[in-house]
Amino acid sequence: MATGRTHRPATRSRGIPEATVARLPLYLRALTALSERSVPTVSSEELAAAAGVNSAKLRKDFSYLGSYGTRGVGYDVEYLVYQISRELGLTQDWPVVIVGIGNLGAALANYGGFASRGFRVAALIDADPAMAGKPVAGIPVQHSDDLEKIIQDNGVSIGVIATPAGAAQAVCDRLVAAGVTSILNFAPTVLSVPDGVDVRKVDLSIELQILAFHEQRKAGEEAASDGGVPTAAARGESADQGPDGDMPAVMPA
Amino acid sequence: MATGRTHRPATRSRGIPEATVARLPLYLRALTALSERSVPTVSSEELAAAAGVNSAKLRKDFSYLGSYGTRGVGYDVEYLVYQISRELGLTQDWPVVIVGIGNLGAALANYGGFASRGFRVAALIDADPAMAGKPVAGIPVQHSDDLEKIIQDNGVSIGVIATPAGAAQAVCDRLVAAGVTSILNFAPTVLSVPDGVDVRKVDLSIELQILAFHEQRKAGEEAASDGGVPTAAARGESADQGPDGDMPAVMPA
DNA sequence: CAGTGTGAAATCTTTCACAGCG
DNA sequence: CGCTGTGAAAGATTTCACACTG
Repeated sequence: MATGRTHRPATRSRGIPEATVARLPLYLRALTALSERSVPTVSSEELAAAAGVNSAKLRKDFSYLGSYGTRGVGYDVEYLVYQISRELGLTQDWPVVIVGIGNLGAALANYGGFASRGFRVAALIDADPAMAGKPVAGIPVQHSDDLEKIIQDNGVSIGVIATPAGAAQAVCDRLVAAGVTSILNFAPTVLSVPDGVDVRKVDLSIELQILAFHEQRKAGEEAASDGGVPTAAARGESADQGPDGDMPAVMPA
Repeated sequence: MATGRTHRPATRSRGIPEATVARLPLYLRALTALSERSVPTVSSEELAAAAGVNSAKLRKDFSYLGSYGTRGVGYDVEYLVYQISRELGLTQDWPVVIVGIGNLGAALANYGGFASRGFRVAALIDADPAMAGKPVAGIPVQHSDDLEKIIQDNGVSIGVIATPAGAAQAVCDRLVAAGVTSILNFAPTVLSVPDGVDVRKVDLSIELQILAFHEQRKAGEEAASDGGVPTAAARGESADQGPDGDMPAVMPA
């Protein structure tokens, strides 16, 4: 399993680098906040600070989208919100199904960040018959027997898998067979999918392990430096946020 | 806000590239599965397939750790599990606190992937007095008034924030003041922290937006290419998985 | 003259391809 | 002989620094 291919030819979708695409949602969130405060324009410096990146990177990112700023002034907030939304495809409606309605699935169903973007939770699906009919976040849970029909009736192309690891691949196969071409996977498994299907993975324990690695490193350096003071701020590591260190890892077709 | 600094000195902790560190947990998971099936050795090709990466990358990654393989044979599973665990700092116990026990916090508390690695949920903290004392995943929820004491009594250095966005920065500040130096943030906000503190972010809506971008692109290309054959393999790309890039994403109640 | 847009340089990451070891 | 380990090439991303414009 695992896709057979050897590597990926740098799927730079249009001309926009993956790294840039991964940051657009970040900018969009910061811009939305500014928009709500009725701020009319921002400079690259200000917006970069709000998004947690540096300004050179931000300007470079925007340069892939076009020239949407005004020299000497900055960017028009509303205009930029629109341009980025369009670029990300958020001006259209994306019906999404969530499969696996445990604590995590319920948390996802309740997450407000969907509707506010172009996402709509079209259905919640679970394999437990006892869940069927129960409303979660105001949406009745449906049984997985009807998965294919639900996907087709709602024209769903994005699926979220929040099942236990053991069920993930089977659910994935059914979603793909039913027409889903993008999957967000929360199960701790490597999913195998045909070409043309995108998978992104979110893995809680992996994130913690990466933190542990750096944490361990800090402890070591501390000891190495001076005597005690386990106070933080020991070494100048700084903190970047966001998709930093590692990188994206998924790809399109 | 947003951390003041301009960027981050490429925290290549020892000699291990960030991109490699981000993949070690992936290898570890695959190796653990092999170990459970009592498989004694694996080749880079097999392990790479199981982890969803290509073998050249895997070999290069391992080369940063040392020469743990045997030419002509492969890698000893148990030995590699140990080496990677040690490198990631998982041979020691990491007490973790989760702040914000909504659906997401509960999902995290119940997540089995923690205990199996070196993580131990030392405490669950919530601001709602009504939650206090209630057991979640067998652990009684404590009120946030006692946050500092809990951190100190348990020697916690890693904190997980699963609160609503509005509360995240305040919680973060208290965690840091109490001695936490690594934070996993599920709230959709850019946290501002002093140097020396690591923050990793997981944001569900960002992941979906990235998928939407590629999904939109697919729709366009399909129409553009030829008439039919929506069979995969259209464009030659494949699906890589893993922490890719940036990462992550989820949200709170 | 403040602040964008962008070539060019510096870095980091991935991939190739093969020498060499068990 | 098979498979690891790794220089070197190729590619992607980030950062610099400054010309240029509103």
